[in-house]
Amino acid sequence: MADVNPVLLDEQLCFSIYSASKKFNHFYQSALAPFGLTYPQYIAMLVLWEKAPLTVHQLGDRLELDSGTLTPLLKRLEKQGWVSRVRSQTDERQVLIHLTEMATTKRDEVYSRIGQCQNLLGMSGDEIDSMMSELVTVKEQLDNVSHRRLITKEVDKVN
Amino acid sequence: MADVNPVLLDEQLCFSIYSASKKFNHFYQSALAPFGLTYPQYIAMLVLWEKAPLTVHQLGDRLELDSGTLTPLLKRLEKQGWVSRVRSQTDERQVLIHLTEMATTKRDEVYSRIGQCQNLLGMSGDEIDSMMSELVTVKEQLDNVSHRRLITKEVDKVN
DNA sequence: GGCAATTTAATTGTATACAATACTCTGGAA
DNA sequence: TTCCAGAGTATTGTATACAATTAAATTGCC
Repeated sequence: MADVNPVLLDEQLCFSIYSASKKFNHFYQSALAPFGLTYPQYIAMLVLWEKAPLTVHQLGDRLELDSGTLTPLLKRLEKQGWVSRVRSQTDERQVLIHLTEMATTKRDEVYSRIGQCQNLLGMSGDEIDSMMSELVTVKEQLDNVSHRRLITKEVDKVN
Repeated sequence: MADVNPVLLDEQLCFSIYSASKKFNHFYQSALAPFGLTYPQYIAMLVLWEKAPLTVHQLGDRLELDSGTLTPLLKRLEKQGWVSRVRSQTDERQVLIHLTEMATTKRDEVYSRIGQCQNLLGMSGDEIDSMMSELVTVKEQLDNVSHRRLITKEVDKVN
């Protein structure tokens, strides 16, 4: 136990990101209150507005969520009238998520609302771009480490 | 509906942060597998290792979590032997969270493990500092907007 | 053509998050 | 002293997340 340094919460990038993520979550939940959408429901709708219909799997690829999360989320979106879930005719394993007429109609209202609320944040495009590119780097590192399974293998090997 | 611009998932800072937060979560969950700690349990332990005992409220202030989340989380930490939950003698409304002997003993092991795993990420201190200071700015903006309740008031006023 | 391996969703079980509510305790005002 | 507003924690209900398993459909390979 020679190389031990204290780990302080306030110095942890992970906590900054975790905390920011929760704040964004609340921000959009409030912003979208008129539409009754949660943040995860909202990002699902964003993807569908870009390109519907999509299978659960395709949607999950974009959102980095699996069917364990998406199935109940999509059932709630269906109950609230945003999407319909239809078994594919050509491959009955798949479920296609279609937009309803209501979702198509309300798309621009949501886009507009989001645009207005984001303006309140007063962040320039450059600030946002710079931050996002740094986040890409971090995420790539995290993916690399997980993918190479370094965490459980290489660290243990050292000990 | 004049000012409508499409909202694309890949251009959303919120999604970059949301996604990074989930990846960090997995990273630490793997890193801490030998100790059986989840990420939220780990950050709770970090705070307690800095300064225990703390009341549920004090811990919640640091972690930005309320008793609805912390009470069950702390019960699980207690069941696994990391903390003890003790009603304060001087104010019976409060519950003090103490470290167990096991937690004190294992602290440096966890610190060391975290240090090693973080090294695998290959991020310089400067990179981390720069990112964290940008995140502070974003979080302040989000706090301001929520606090001033701009989302539901000022935007609606415009319409 | 038949069947094992794979793919796709759904389900189950555990652990966060958080709003809203309930409950108990404390300190102060009448 | 009694009463009550407020503080601190727990509980309830809803909605994510995700690992692991299940079940059904499809594909590949012989």
